[in-house]
Amino acid sequence: MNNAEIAALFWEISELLELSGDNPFKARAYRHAAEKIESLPEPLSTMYEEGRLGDIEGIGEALKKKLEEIITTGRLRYYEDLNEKVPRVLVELLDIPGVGPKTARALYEHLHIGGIDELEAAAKAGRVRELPGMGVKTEQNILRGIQMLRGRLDRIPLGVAMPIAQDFIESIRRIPQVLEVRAAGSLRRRKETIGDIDIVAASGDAIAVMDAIEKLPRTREVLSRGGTRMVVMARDGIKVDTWVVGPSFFWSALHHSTGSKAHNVKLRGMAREMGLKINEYGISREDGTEILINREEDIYSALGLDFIAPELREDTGEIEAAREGRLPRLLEPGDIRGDLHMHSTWSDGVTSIEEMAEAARRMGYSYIAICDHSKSLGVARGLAEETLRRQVKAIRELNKRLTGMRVLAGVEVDIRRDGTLDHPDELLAELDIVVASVHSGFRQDADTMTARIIAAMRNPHVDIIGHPTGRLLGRREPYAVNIDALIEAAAETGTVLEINSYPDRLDLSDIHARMAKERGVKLAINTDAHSREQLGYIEYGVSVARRAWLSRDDVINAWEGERLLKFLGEHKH
DNA sequence: GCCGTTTTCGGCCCGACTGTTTTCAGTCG
Repeated sequence: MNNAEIAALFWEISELLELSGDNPFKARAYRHAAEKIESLPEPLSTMYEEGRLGDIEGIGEALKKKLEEIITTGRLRYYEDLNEKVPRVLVELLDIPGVGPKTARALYEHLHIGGIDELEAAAKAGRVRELPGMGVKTEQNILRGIQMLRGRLDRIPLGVAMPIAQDFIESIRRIPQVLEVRAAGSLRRRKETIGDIDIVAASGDAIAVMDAIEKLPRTREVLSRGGTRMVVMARDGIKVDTWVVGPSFFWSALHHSTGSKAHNVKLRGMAREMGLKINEYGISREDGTEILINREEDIYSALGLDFIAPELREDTGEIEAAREGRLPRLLEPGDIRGDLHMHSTWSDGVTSIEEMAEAARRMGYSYIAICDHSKSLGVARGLAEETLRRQVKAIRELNKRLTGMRVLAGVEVDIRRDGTLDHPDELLAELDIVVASVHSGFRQDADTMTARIIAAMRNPHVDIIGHPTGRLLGRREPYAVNIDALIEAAAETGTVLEINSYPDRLDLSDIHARMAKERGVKLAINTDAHSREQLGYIEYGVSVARRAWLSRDDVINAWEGERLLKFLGEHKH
């Protein structure tokens, strides 16, 4: 089992424990451990081999033993026993929004439900309202919850959610009573996928603001509404959770609502040890007096911490780093000097090289690389060798006419199934930059795929591996590949790994990019743009980089042109 | 089940909203 699978197992154990009415803190311990494991920057099996399982926060003696059992035998007796004790249907019922362990158990015990369909029938027959503590409203709520579960969207890629959220926020900004409004939640943390859109607004008149939100064209249905919080379903099928607070509470509310939950929990634990109490309205001392919060920074400084950027707030070491003053100076969008992977009308792009160069110049870049596909990729009109030679010539000519912009002649060369490249070495040697990517044979086993990509890295002309895991968010799993071995090989050969900024790729992911940085591997944040507009995708790649703790020095296209060219000339060893 | 410059036992973030209750339990984030 890999880390994600083990995390899912622990998550399920925590649900089973909640359902069985065991000590709730035990369930929480499993959930906490699951979250830690999910964001671990290296495989548990490696940590086990090196005897470092106990170093993970939230893993004590008992969980360490269980991890050892999973890693050595591939199964866990404790889970199997627990799973037999708790009826399967209870776990199923937990998926219904609004149904927790208590409700699930009550429904099961009184109605002898065998599944969600049977619960729906019982609710429609008016049998749920007869249970103790439940009424007609609860019954309706359960029916609505079942509908929501059936129509539920998976988490949405950041690049899809962002424009919808911005539109919603702009609409709220135009409500006259609104003084300030911002995105919060996972959107503000720039997670690769978003569950719902969180917004915080400041206003002295929450009722007026909420009335206006109810009437927005994008609002389909109000799910709940109180004095400070309102949840609506937008027409796009995305839930929008808006907090409306008085202006003096804005920064505290924004911070609270930005999360992550794990980050907040740890901050509150720290505050408690210092005799302080944090909630969404501010920080108070034991004697009840309030600490004034005029900016988000004030919250951190009250706790003796450097300011932590939203992208880092996942409780993966950022709080400790902030305490010790060793947070990285994160990459800024304005640090990007160029884009090293884009296509043109020569292959499957829709914008000419010259127009791409002009668009890039307007973005403040000083260089770009044209990396069209190679001949094997027929569907993308990959370039034959002779055509690529002509393209190189055309680019050299173009550069003579350009000022303040350098176009690098490159290629996105296919890594064939056997690890050889789609163009001969002598042609690659003529290019300024070579990106090598996998576009076929996705089903190869992990050993084959890993060896295939590493073979490409060993080619002295290959500068960058493009979209190294091949995943498409919500559509295609990454290829089976040993990412650990890839990073090791990248470090050894001096090969750069790409952070592909295409909204449904974001590949490498934040976690893997952070792993790469920790081993000294350099990264390139590229858009893979097929049109001039798509050059704007760079913001998503920068978000991944920030979540991966990257600084300017880690990202080769944040370097001045001269440093980049020198690097490209000599980085392979 | 975890964890400890207050503790190896006794804590474990904190509040909003809903619904069914007459003061609170359950769920959610």
